[in-house]
Amino acid sequence: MSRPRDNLSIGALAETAAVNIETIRFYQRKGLMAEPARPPGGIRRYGHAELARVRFIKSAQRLGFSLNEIAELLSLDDGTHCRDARRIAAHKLDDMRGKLADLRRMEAALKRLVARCDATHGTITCPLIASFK
Amino acid sequence: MSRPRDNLSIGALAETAAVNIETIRFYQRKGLMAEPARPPGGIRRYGHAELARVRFIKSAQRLGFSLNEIAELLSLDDGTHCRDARRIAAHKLDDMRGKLADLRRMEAALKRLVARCDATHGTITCPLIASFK
DNA sequence: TTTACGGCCGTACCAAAGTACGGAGTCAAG
DNA sequence: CTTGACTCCGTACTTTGGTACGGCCGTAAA
Repeated sequence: MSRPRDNLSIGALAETAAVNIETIRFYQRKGLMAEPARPPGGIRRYGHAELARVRFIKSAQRLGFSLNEIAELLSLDDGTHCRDARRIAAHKLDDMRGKLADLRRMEAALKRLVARCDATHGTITCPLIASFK
Repeated sequence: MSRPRDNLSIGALAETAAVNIETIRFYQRKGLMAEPARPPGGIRRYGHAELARVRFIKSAQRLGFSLNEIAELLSLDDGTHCRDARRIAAHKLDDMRGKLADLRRMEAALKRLVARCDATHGTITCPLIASFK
């Protein structure tokens, strides 16, 4: 069942995932993704597992997780430490709810600011800046 | 109208604003806040303008602005660039909405994971990770 | 007045997350 | 069978947002 794009070089993988080649290597060095075995003296090939992994890392990063946290998140995926995984996941969930709350506040604040900027159009003090004072 | 806390040393300012002294100096070096003139050979004093400025920077950081973006926002505070400030804020708002959506998906996934860990006590594949594949 | 606490200043260092580079080796097309 | 594009690997450099350090000096309390 391997799809057409399942025999990628590192360059092709990087391009498909829209990251720099060096970023892939960096993630490998960091242990965030495995390096596929290389046929002796040959070139490594990457498939959609690796592509998914890179995309996962990038998604999680956008959500404000550090690479270390992402490593922890990935460690939940082994299926053999469900209790530990639950604990870590619950902790992350708390985290995430905090971040959600922050983001919602940020969104509301920004929305108000943008609206006020639209409304006041040419006053002396920008409400965006005044609002922090 | 100057309040009691209007004659702060840098240390007191830092403490009041709950940041490191070095952080204040760093912001000064970066041009994010002015250094009050020092009475020749003397010690600088800070008032609530400076306190407000530090708090502004910290607030804006929590809203996801980088120090460079904050500098840009501050440079627009002359009353004539409200439209530019609006543009920057609107852009951030977009950012933030994307993040909110992602985070909500992730929260849902984690909640399911925790529930399933509670329920199955066995080996499953992390739905959080699966959700990105 | 002495002494200690803190401010001033410059420089150096830190962690995170890459990015760049150079000298190999490999592989496919012409 | 050579050339050019790409991989591999190690090392070094970069940016962001700070922190730490050390020598000098001012100010305030004992």
